[in-house]
Amino acid sequence: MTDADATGPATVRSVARAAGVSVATVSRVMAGTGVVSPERTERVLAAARRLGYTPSPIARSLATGTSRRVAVVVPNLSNPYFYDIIRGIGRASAADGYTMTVADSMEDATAEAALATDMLAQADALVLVAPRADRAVLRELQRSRRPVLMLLGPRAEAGLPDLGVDNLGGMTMLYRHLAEIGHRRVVYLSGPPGAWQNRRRLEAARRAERFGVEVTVLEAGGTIAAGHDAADAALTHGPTAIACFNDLVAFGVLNRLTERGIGVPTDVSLTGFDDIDFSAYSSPALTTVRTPRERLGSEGWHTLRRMIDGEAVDPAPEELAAELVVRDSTGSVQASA
Amino acid sequence: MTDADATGPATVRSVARAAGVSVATVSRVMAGTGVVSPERTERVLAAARRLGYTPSPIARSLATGTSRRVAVVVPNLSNPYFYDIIRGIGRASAADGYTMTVADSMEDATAEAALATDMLAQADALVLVAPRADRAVLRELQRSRRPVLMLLGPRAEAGLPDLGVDNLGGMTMLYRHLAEIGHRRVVYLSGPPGAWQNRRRLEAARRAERFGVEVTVLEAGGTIAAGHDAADAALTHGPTAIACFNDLVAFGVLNRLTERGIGVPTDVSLTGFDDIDFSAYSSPALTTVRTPRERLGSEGWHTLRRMIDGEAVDPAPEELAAELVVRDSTGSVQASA
DNA sequence: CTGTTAGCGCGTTCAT
DNA sequence: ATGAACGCGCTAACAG
Repeated sequence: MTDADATGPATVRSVARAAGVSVATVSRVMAGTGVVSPERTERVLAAARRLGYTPSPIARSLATGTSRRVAVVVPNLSNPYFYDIIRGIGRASAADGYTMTVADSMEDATAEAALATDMLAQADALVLVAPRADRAVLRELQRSRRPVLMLLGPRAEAGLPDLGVDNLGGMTMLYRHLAEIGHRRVVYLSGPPGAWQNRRRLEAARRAERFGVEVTVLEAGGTIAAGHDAADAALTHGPTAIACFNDLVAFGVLNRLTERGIGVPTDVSLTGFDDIDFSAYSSPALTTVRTPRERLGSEGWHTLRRMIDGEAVDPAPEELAAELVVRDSTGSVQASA
Repeated sequence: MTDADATGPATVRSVARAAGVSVATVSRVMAGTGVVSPERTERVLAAARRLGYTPSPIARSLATGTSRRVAVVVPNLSNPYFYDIIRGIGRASAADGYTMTVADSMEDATAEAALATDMLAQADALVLVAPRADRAVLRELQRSRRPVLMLLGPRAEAGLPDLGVDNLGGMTMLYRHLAEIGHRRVVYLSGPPGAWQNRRRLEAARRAERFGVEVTVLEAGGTIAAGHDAADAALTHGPTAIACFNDLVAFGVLNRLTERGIGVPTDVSLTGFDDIDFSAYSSPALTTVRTPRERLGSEGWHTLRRMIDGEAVDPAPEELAAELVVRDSTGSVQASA
């Protein structure tokens, strides 16, 4: 129907010709920059509509040197934890008129570094979620002219701004809670060794001694299957409570416990970390720590946005507070005696 | 340290000058196109490395008219179901040297249409996952010069190639299974009315009569909370089994049933749909239908890739087979009498 | 095999 | 307020 098809996609030029104005005028109207008389503005708009014209974002990027795009690199798109963060970034940035590009490094530090560099070349800024790369690589990224932000990063000396959650405080709340209801011997099932998150959560185990709880650390992992497989070993130490790296692991443990006919919390108490959706609906509902995942993404975007706008941002790591959520998987230790 | 900083980012030009060759040679070396003598190739590579040069993907896109980027629009980044699909697309396309851009329409059909058009302008192709837009919009998209593919689309007359899963067959397998173990009265908790998926799964309810099972349909939704809230109403109809739109809903029901002291499968059997990770680990483990989510993404990419390469693709809807997974949440009806 | 040159589609001075 | 002309960084003919 339209006469656009004949000459291929419409461009500033074709619109200018159709509207009887110069390309500069078309550019000004479409970009909303400069001042154009109402009458000509209308003519341009009409021609654009008629030709089905949309300015090419690519050409625009080349001309302006900016793409209004954020790149995000995550270690693993399978993890619900990460995509809550991604959603936070996506929505907050979309509200500012930015588009988000996501890439998955598949837990490979080398691939991560390559992706990061690559994506950064096509975007105005980069968010590295839970980076696996070592500090040298991170420092290299820092030397880029483009803003780079870490979320859940190593929390130290990388030079890049880093926003995380208070793993130490959150985990400590959990131990304190257990101590208060009489637990003295707990087993902590730790997460994947590569994860920075894991370090801080482990630290809390040492501090738990202050509350009089003795924590035995066992390696597990970060998945349901890992929890399931680690449960028997945990029981070997005769704990009154099992604390897990995250909710997924806790569900794996719960499953194994149920298989063996061990009651939660009557025989042993159980805690998770993250408060994923499911945790309120398991039987028993899981005591855990809520972590502001989507907010991590949105706040991260906002500081990144400030960096894009040229503001100086303090690279000191920041941490969002975690919140204890007590449900039914933890009970006082007397009841189990 | 390097001498790149003084003149800003390196370009073909600066590298050409540093290597003592022409820009064309640099371009050929960097893009791996054309033939350049080994000696000069080395000189260019050395200069590029020294200046920290990386070709600008944006300029390259403008020059070639192709970006090697796929755009993906999903209704809701919160849904694990969609994430698996996205991961499938991401990995398959990455293997072909493409990057993926993801946008979230937040279940808004209008936003979806706008996003789709917008993203398509910045990519070589578009994947619409579970589109909410009506057929007119979809048909409009079809008129684009760029390849567009639907995943889990309306499965008819949209003109766009559409790849989905066999919802009807999968759901039917579930009813047949229930019939075989003696169930005659089942309640089906249906999903969100807007989802195309829901329609086909509903259809199966009518066909279930062939197996002698009478299905009462109740509206629920697609979340754990929806299942939890619909459970009481379902029980009202005195079913021996409750079939759910998806696994999430089933878990919500399971939770409510447990609260009320109703045994699964002793008092009532329960089925889900999707086979999400968790389903193997609930107590009891959930009988469900496995749907090849990641494969949906990867296969989708492969046909899209063929379209990008100019091959003609049959727009007839295709469906990937679903697979029945019998676990512990369904039992023979005699046992419950 | 190599270099020169003309765009890709747009923003942006600089005149007018 | 408007238009002409140049440049963003790169690729793709076309000569040589």
